[in-house]
Amino acid sequence: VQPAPTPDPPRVSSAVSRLRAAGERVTPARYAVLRVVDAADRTDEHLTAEEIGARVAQVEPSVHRATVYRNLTSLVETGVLSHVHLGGSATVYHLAEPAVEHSSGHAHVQCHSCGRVLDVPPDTFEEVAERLRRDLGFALDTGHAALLGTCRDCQTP
Amino acid sequence: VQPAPTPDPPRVSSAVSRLRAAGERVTPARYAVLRVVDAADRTDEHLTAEEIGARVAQVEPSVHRATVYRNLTSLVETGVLSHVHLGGSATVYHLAEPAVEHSSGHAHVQCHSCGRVLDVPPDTFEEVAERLRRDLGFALDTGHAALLGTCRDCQTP
DNA sequence: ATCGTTGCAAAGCATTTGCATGCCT
DNA sequence: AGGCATGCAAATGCTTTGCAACGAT
Repeated sequence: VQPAPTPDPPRVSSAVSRLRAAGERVTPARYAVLRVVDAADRTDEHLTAEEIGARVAQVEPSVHRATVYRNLTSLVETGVLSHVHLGGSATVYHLAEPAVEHSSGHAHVQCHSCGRVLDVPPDTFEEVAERLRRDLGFALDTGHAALLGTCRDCQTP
Repeated sequence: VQPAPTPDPPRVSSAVSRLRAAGERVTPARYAVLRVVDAADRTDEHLTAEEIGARVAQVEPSVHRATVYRNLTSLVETGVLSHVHLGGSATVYHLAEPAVEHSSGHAHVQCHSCGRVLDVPPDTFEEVAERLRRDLGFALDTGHAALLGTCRDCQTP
């Protein structure tokens, strides 16, 4: 009997298509990275490079850590993935949203106490972005780094 | 002849006083760290731990790198220094402003292209902070992490 | 005199790189 | 077939830690 081939989630096949369109090769390692990141995205998890490496190892044990690092870098360059720098110095990865292109789908804030990352609507930082552009000529990339603070659950009542 | 003893800048003596008041010892290593950070503050430089270590080594060569790291940590805990997480994963240090206490004197944004750090007025993020508090119950710490973007000089016209 | 601090050296950890081999296109 | 991607292993760079000696109060 053949194992029923599970079809790729739409976001994964979209990512694969864009990879091919960019003239990049689709290898087992890259494919595994995309599936892992997609799965995490759909549970609102934000995975670091090493976490992605660990999960890739479960799905595709032959893939070396170094390859995961190299692929995360190249996939971000190609625009298939995007990454967010968290305050605590960790970097986490997302599937890039094709529609919004590179210009930050949504922003993030991180709880300094429990480490949780909260997604916030893209327009949240609009007023700040406008002010920085006007006052400093600074073009804010709202999705590229997360601000720190304390989430509701971690505030002592 | 005696070398003229240069008096401490006010912010350094203030920091030393607060250190003593907190029951912490004032050692040559700590004193050197405070002077280095103060000097950088006054030229709007934002130094990382290793940069501070390098400058401390010039002033007080006997001070070991590990000691600088330990002191940066303890001085932040005591509230004499504050640190800001930059998007690129580096952490930079400031003399904490006694008046504003721990609640973020000013905010920062960093240019993703040239790395420069721009100080922005404390009230810049007020509207965002208010919105996050209202919508998510999230208490934003505006001074603790920097957002990324592109500064005026790095935008291709 | 006490106990926090320090220097030293070694460990730790995440990430990167050189090189020969392998595999996607 | 050709050239990018990979595995491997070693190197790198920053930061931390155990421990005995030191020194600020």
